[in-house]
Amino acid sequence: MGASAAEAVAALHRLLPREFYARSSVDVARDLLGKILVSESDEGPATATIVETEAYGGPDDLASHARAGLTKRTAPMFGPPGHAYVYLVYGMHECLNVVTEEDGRAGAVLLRAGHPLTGIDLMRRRRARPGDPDGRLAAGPARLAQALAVTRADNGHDLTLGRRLWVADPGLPSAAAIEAGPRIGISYAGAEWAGRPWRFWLRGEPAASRP
DNA sequence: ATAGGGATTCTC
DNA sequence: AGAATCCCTATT
Repeated sequence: MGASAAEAVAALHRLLPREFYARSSVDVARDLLGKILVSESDEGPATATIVETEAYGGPDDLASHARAGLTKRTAPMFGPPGHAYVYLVYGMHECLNVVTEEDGRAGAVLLRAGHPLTGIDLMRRRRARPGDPDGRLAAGPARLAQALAVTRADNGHDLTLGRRLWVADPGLPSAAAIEAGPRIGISYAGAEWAGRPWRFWLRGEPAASRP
């Protein structure tokens, strides 16, 4: 194995510590851009650079699942940071969040898009959509989860363990500029909350949403 | 017990 | 623009 390949493997084990997640959702959402989402499954490993995120707050955020307070579904959002919160939306799509904020305070970041790095053949097999360019195999929150084989079975999983599913720091700062805009699909929350620029993405990234 | 609706994606 | 499709949450 060459030096650069060895470095790439080492980077996958540079785990983000729990303190990274124990901050405001907006800060975590912004700082997750350029980090690497790693998944290991029976089919093999797959990785993608996180290129689009959305921040969600607690009961005061009318766009957040936590707006109803602590319920069975949203319990992970109120739990310790650095865990996964996976939910089913529209009866068919699963979406992956990372839990933020201190234990007891609700918050999460929805991972909306990834740029495939490795395991691209796996992602293509999972999505099975002919004509998709490699760069868009993990475009969209439901497609990102599917490409990395994330399901509700991963709900509550500790992302700081470095097994099955975690986030790694590539070590190098992302070259791309960060852009911000309103969150998607939350018009029910009213203008004040729907208008907040809590969606972040890397400029020019082909996998980012184009609303 | 039941009704209303959704942090999406694909097709027409 | 409209469908697909399950489960959460609130209400009766």
